[in-house]
Amino acid sequence: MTSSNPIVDALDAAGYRLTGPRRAVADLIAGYDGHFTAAELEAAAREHRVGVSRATLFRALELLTELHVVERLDLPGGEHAYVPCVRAHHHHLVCSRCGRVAEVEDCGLAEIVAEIARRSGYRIESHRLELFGLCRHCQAKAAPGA
Amino acid sequence: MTSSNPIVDALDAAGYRLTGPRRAVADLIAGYDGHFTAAELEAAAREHRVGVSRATLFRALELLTELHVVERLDLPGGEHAYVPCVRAHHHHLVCSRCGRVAEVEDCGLAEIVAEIARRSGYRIESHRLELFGLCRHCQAKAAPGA
DNA sequence: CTGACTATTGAGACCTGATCTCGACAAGCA
DNA sequence: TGCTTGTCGAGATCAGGTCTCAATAGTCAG
Ligand SMILES: [Zn+2]
Ligand SMILES: [Zn+2]
Ligand SMILES: [Zn+2]
Ligand SMILES: [Zn+2]
Repeated sequence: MTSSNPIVDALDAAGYRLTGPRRAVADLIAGYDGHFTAAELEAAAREHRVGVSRATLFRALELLTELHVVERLDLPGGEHAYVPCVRAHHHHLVCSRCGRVAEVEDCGLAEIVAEIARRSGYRIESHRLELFGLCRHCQAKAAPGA
Repeated sequence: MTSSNPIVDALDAAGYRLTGPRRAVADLIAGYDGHFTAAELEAAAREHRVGVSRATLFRALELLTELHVVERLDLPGGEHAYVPCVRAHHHHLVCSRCGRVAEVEDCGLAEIVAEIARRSGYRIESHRLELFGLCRHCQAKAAPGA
């Protein structure tokens, strides 16, 4: 298989060069279905013997964030994490135990935002909703007897 | 006037010592009605000739955040800012030009969150909604001819 | 009011996360 | 194949924040 990595595709479509480090980072990221930190990604790169310098890794994250194939999360504790992502506007539901992330569409939030704009007089340009909780799997593990 | 600073009151009510540095930080924070960064607060302290070390300043911010009289915001650009705050659960509407912050109550969000929980199977424990836009004042300045 | 007890402070080392600089390198194209 | 120029790596540097530990100062019992 010639990778068929959507992250690589996005890079290509946007006209960026498909370099070794970028492919490596894209492949590593595609392997996550929860969030990951820059440090974890760095460790994973080292473990897989792919040479990616710190600077390049952050450059790749920045680039992918601009292309909306990765998004940066602010966890409740204040840490930053990244999440592989679809391009459309949506929000994230993060399991605070295992880090698994579910994508959530707006489902009615837009109306609320409009109402807030009306009441406050602000012109609202963007919003961010982050939800934290326990995924089904972690609920089961957390309350085995209940 | 004996200050009557609600931040100081909160500290007192929670049983913390009312020290000089803490009062100074509380007074500085009470002076903001928009958000401020730790660096700005540090500069303000220096300017007002109140001696508060960096460590103490951050310790105070942490403490006040725990007491819910200050909240930490994650701005779209990734910077962290702090906002003087009321204790009840609510969200922030931030002017991306002048930094002015309006408090927004849930107004229907709880239902949406419940719906998301139902669909996803996650048990949602907390959420964070941040809204960014232009306040009325900055709208006027931004589009004077329109 | 005084002294003691302990929370709090300050100075500075340190840490993590991220950005910048700049010469070397290589992807993409003719 | 050979250029052109985008990208890379190494390491300095920065920002935001935490930690250590001896010194200081609230608070309160006496
Ligand atoms: Zn997403
Ligand atoms: Zn989970
Ligand atoms: Zn608030
Ligand atoms: Zn404004």
